[in-house]
Amino acid sequence: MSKIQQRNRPPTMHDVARLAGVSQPTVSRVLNGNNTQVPISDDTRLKVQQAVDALGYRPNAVARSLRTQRTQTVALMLADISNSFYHPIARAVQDVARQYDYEVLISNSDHIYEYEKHFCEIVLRRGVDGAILVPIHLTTKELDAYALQAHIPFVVLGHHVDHPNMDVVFLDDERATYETTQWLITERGHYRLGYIGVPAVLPPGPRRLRGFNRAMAEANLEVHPDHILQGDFTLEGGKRVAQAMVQRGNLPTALMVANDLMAIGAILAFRDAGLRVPEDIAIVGFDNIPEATIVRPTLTTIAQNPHEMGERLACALFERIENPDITERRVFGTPYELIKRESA
Amino acid sequence: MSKIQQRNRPPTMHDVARLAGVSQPTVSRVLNGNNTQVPISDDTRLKVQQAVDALGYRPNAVARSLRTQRTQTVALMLADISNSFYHPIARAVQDVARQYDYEVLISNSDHIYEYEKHFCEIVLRRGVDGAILVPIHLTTKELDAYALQAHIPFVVLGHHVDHPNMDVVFLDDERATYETTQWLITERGHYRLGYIGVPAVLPPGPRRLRGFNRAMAEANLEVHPDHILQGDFTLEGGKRVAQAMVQRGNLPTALMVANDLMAIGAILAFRDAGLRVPEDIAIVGFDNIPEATIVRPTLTTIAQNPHEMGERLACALFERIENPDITERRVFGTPYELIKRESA
DNA sequence: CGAATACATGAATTCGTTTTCTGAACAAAA
DNA sequence: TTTTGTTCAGAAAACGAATTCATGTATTCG
Repeated sequence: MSKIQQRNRPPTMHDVARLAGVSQPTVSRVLNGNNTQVPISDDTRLKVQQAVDALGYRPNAVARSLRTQRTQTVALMLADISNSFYHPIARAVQDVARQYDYEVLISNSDHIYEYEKHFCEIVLRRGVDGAILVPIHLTTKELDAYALQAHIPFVVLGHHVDHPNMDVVFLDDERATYETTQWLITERGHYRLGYIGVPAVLPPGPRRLRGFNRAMAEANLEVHPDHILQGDFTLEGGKRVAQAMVQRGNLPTALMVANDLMAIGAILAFRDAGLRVPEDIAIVGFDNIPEATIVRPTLTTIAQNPHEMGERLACALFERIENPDITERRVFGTPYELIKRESA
Repeated sequence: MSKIQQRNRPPTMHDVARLAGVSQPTVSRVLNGNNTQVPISDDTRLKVQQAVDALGYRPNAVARSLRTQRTQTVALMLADISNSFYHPIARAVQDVARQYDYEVLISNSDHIYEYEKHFCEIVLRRGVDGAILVPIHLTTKELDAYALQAHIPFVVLGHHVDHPNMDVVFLDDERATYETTQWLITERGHYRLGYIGVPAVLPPGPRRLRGFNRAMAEANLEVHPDHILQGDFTLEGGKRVAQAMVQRGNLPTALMVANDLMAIGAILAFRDAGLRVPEDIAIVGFDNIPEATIVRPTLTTIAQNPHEMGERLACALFERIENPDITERRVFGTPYELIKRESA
């Protein structure tokens, strides 16, 4: 009644064991080194190795995971991997993961609440060993609840520091915008400043605007209502807003734009309208995407170094995975840097 | 001897069953709809549902995978997710995967042979349900061997069409380069053309150069040795090569560049050197990355629509996953499009 | 020489599901 | 009343590894 190659499923440890003339646990022990304290004779070790090679055996990660309760997988949720801000994060996370011999499951939330929740559900069901997320809609409470249920470390990149049970890399863009606006005022001598923001429903929107307003208020400068505008995130959006400004006249002498894509759109639109940047209007972006060095004039912008953020996120995560009883919660500020180029 | 909440592990089906006063398989049947032909009474169905809700039960995907031999996961290997050509592919694959309720494991090969092999090993060990790869070094033979062992569909994006057991999306960049060179010659009247290539060790290198050479030969045009140059993939590399050309003098009137990043670098360098593009030198790139619309003059380039490729790859893969006995192998050509902008 | 100690291995259990395979209860047909 | 179906649900066996427990040999010690 010997089952001869039932189907042609991949070989299992039993197959290896049978060929080597040993028992299945012995094979397991040989393959996992002697992490268990049981010694193995060189003789069997050799026989097993030969059988493994002969059959081309590969351990089944699913079975192993079921038994060990570890998947050697981390999950990463970001808004959109094809966005210049996010893919360096993904890349960095993958690089760190490779060092730890982990695989990375990546999911795009597209700023959609349901997708963010869905991601957490997946994290729970699949038993990944850790998760990195860039949540927009998930509340602190929800996140915390998921992290507690999952019994695994969560690390977030975000605008809140008050997640009770997880490390966070804190995006302090309010401060960055504040200080950069100050710089435009005190170092560059601008006093009629404008601002193009992103939709207020997303955290970066109000935060960056707040930084701008605070700097203006502290300098006792008034902001003309015409000079506070809102775009979407796109280059086209930036163009449209800028064209509308030109149409209406009454331009500011400096313009803070809440992301580079719109800033570049604005530059292109202003130049097409015959204005000189930065002489007629100075422009500062936010993000320092690669395109910023390509547009002419090159874009002065606030750089956040997403690759470094990704590294921070991943390192924090793996530290916790390796050492699950780290108790104190960590908050990493994200250093920003004003990259001074030609546009301001 | 009732185990009361042993640790606080997440609840299992047994826990749900106990609470609902039914057996564990019954819970399974309720949760999986009646895909099995066993009917369930509304009464038990309700009891189970309540128990599930009360415990916040979530099925354990690992255990399910072990039993069903499916992981609801596909793996994607590309060279570098933070490269403008690749991330739209990743994005497209993820989008299609979401429709099928699959997760995506993404890995960067960085054009490194060991990483490509490692990826295939991972695919085998983790029992993913399908794999999409953009191999550079893996030979047809190796790939085919892996696919056979894995018993799952492989789909590749690449320069060969001769993979016996898998669908392939074929990058016919030789033809694209050939036809575009023809266009420069016949439509634009250039006869002194140059070429900046990528390292020949990678498949696109020789293929694209071959297309260029073929078009030149067929037009009976000679290529001056000074006009065939090689860069790396980077913007800086493009700059350097262009600067060297300027230094040496004897410029061609049109320049085919094997990727956009280098083409953009070349444009920037030529303009910095006081040359007019396209009047003094016309430039055509390859890839149509977003930056191509931002540089001035905007870049004429060969567009390959990576997002669409990603969709093709993913759709082909999922068709096979859903229908494992598709026998005929499919080859999809990738349509290319010459995006005529200002630089040529 | 008997007992204690390594040393090396196999048997049995477990991880949490899905999927047979059985069987009980009850209704409808003979 | 007996037979034949239906309708439901539990018992048991996978899936492929890791791990605990038990056991059988050599080896060493008193």
